[in-house]
Amino acid sequence: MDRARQRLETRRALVTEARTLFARHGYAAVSLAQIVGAAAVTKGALYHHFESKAALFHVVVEQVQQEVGERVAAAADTYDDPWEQLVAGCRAFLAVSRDPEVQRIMLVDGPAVLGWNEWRAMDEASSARHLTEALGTLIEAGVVARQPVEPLARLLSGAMNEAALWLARSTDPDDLPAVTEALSRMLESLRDQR
Amino acid sequence: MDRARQRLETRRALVTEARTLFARHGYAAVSLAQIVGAAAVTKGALYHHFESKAALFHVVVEQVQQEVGERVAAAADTYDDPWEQLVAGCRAFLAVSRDPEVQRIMLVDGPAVLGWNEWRAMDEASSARHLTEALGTLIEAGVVARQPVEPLARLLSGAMNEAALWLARSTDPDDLPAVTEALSRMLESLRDQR
DNA sequence: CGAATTCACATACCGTCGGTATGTGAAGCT
DNA sequence: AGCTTCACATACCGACGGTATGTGAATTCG
Repeated sequence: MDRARQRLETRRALVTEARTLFARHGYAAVSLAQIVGAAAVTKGALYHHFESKAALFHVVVEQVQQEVGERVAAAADTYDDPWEQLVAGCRAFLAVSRDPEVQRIMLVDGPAVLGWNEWRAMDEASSARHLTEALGTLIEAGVVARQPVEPLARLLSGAMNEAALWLARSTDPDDLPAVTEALSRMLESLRDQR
Repeated sequence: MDRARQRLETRRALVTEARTLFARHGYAAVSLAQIVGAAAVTKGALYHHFESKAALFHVVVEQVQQEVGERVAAAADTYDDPWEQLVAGCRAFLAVSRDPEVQRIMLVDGPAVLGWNEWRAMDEASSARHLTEALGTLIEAGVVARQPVEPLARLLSGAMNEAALWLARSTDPDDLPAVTEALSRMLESLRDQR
């Protein structure tokens, strides 16, 4: 059997199984023994591919964030108007982030395990970047009042992260439209009323 | 020496030292040996007062959140007008939450260690409750457009949490006024424009 | 006022965890 | 064919969270 192929296959199995377990039980509650057991390899294999448990988790977070970023971008790209792209992107983020798997890994354990600085850098590299860019475009076009982009993007990003966590726990089916409505109101208020 | 008094003193020392260490190094990086060493007691004492490491952390989080809640309420209470109370409370929260000690314990490790549900309940019991109440009052008074309070409070709470984390890392001194400005704009847009 | 009891810890120990050092056998190269 | 590489497997370690038991001073009771 081809060696390079086998290597990739082992690595893929480790990341996939780790992702499932981390999502289900949380980072701290998952042992390396469980992960290598699920991936049908040994701890030696894991440490041949990753230098620590946190490094493996880092790769998992990267994968989740990239997927979220892609789905947000895809939703935005179905529109041509920059404003509609922003709204669609925000709603897509809210929808994707309701997935409990995404939540635990990306929003809860991510910052605590990797440190907020590192987590933030990864967030910026994936989904948050789209938000910043979209807002910048809208400000340039005069649709949104001229103001520093970074703080605004941070506020909105935090609002949506929290909203997603809250939504996933909510039992009332009316909560989703209610949040969407509140978010839309918030976005709408950004439009320059000159 | 009085026994009850000694008991309280030991417990207080454990909570205080644990808080300092958790804030400085994060929950996972602090061992019970370090905590009991700093408090000048033994592990037996710790487990006589708390049933687990997480239970001790829970008490620490409770303490931090209560302090934050009190300071937010105090800032709001310097005003009579409900709207000004809201704005003052939000700004106070932003100021208090910039403290790295508050951040790591309350915003980063809290949800990951205790679980988001439990963390959320504690948050609601302390500072978030004030936000919800203030918004409710304003809606009742017709200052803010009539809408479900919960989603709105969640969005604002998340926005401020994230902003505080971002601010604490920022090096640019202009970032604080920039965020305050963006937040004010966001709050202002809530006012009913009928 | 002394014996009995309670209680606030201290001591000693355990299983499990993340991490490491070393062994091994098949695949690739010469 | 034989040497080398490399992708793991095996065996082991110190440290950690947690527990079971011991102990001595403070309190209670007859």
